[in-house]
Amino acid sequence: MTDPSTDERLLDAERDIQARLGDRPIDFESMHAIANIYRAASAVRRHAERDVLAEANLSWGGFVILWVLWVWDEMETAQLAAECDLAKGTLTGMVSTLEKQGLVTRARVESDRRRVTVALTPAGEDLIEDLFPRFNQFEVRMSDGLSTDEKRELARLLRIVINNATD
Amino acid sequence: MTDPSTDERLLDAERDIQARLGDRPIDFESMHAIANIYRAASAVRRHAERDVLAEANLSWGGFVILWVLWVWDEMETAQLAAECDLAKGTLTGMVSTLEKQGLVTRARVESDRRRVTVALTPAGEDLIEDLFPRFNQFEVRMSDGLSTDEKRELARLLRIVINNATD
DNA sequence: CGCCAATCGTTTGGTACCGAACTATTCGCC
DNA sequence: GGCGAATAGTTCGGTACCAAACGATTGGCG
Repeated sequence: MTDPSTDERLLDAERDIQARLGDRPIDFESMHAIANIYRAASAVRRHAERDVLAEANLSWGGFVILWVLWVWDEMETAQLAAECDLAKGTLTGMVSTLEKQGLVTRARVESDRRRVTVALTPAGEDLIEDLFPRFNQFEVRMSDGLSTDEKRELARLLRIVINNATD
Repeated sequence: MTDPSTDERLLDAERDIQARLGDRPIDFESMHAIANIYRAASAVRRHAERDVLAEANLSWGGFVILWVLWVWDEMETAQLAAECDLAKGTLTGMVSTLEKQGLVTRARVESDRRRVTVALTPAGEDLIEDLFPRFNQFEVRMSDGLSTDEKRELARLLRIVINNATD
């Protein structure tokens, strides 16, 4: 995917595609931008789960949950799901596994017994406190070759896409 | 996630994190860049699967497989997996579902009977030919608000990350 | 009060996805 | 030529993830 010939192959492919579609115009800039987002995300995730998260037996999603709880303390399920960018049904399951691992606890809200809050256990706190700096170092490695300005620019451009995709 | 108060909350959180970690320095630019990649990718994927792909009963991954086969014609499994950025075991399953849907076919290579090639059926060809322009329009919507240069820049910055994550 | 609608979280059914173990075929070396 | 190592794909066990249906609780309006 990253060998020099790939670019040429891609350009050939672009010509083929355009030829095959004839009149209908294709926006290749949008195409490459969006495609690369997905490819980067899965590559980064796989790498993180193998390198940094595996020893803690954590998935990317599990790590994010711990991190959000660490930063914003105890949270209600719905809010936590939104912050972690997960469907609430998904969150239920993942919180259950984290609970089994002794990293978080659930508690019913007394004033409204439909609601449930999730919070880190001391073990969960220890883990994320140890893990987060190493995860951040991993993020630094992943963005190696980007200047600070470029990292900021990347984050900014992505925020625009996120807004477009969140309605 | 996108309301004006989020930025302030994030900055507060950054201060909290840094305070809690004391000496160990955290690179927030890398953090935001990498985090946004993942968030953008899942938002875009969800959106695509609901909007464009649902009617064709296709997952993101399934669409990518069809697209790659459309562009590069018949391919061997391993090469296809690499191009689609999927584990080969994953590909086996997804090709099987596409096969059930009548969109692709498998064929053993005569000269080396370990190998298998996958190719589009006419139905698969029709589908991708119809779907791809609409998918591209979706990609245009997702990158709305970005100039052509910014789209190119986004793709370029992401390629750097992809390289870092692919070793 | 009492019931109906709204609102939580959980359950369910299904796919996608991974890594590792497995199977079948081919290749290299004696 | 035959046998062990390499290689291609599939199978297996497990998690993550979603959307839709469900069950429990609460709040509002009569």
